[in-house]
Amino acid sequence: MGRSPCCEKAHTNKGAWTKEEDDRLIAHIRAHGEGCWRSLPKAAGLLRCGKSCRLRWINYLRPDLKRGNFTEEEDELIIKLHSLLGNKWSLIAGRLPGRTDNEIKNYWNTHIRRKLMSRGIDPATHRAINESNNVPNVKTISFSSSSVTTTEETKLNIIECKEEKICTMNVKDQERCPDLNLELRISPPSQSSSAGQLLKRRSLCFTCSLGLMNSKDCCCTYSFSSNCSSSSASSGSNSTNGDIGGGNSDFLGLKGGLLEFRSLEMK
DNA sequence: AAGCGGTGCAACCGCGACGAC
DNA sequence: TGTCGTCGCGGTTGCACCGCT
Repeated sequence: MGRSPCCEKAHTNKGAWTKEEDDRLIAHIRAHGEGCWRSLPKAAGLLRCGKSCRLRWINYLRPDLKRGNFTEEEDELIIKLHSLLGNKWSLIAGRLPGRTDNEIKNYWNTHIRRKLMSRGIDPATHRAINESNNVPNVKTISFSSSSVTTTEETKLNIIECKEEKICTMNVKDQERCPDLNLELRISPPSQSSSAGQLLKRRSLCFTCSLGLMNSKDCCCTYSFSSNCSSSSASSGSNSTNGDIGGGNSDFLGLKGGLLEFRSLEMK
């Protein structure tokens, strides 16, 4: 079954928006509010598709947008949220007032990835690059807590079945850090990690997994004095937010408690 | 001054989710 | 319950800008 195009492409403009188009869009939304994106272009007298209008409004024209450079605090917050949520840019954006998912996505790809790499952290896994390399052929799925939604559980089950691989959930991890970064590792039994590697991963607290080794917020049992002190660990002194829910801070507004995933859905 | 490569960002595209019928 | 239309998300692309040679 084919999908009908979202708009009549033959009669729509593409590319950069002109000032006049912006003005028309702003005026229309001020008068009628957001929504009905499909019919908006015609109503506003714009030769654009609804999607294009929505994107332009959300990413550029919205009055509550905060333009300008990201602060150091925003940087760290994005990193933490990404380690928790992955590429869920809209959820991350929901925690950064005035920032859009597109903006954060771009910023991640252009700045933060490089920043983490320079710290010796794999931006995809938030683990030390050396450690990531030592665990071949392992799929890591992170989810936030036992309060993970049914949908998320379903997804995990589907993945489990599709991969036809053994899933193991480390219950001890859940007990130690009930609120974050619990991992479902999927790997062939023959490639299960060595005891030493397993110990290292088990003992990696959230703060350290962000590359903030030796931070005051570190609560892991594994010492980084030998392995990680060389990977710009001193940057951990910049950490102000602490670990999620496990420390004294109120990261994500979840003081000391379980992370309620739904609470992140701001939209 | 021109050419070139790297970077940043706005915009597009395809697909999944969801609601209406 | 299934189909269809719309919306929203995440990945990708294209282009302008900038610095270097």
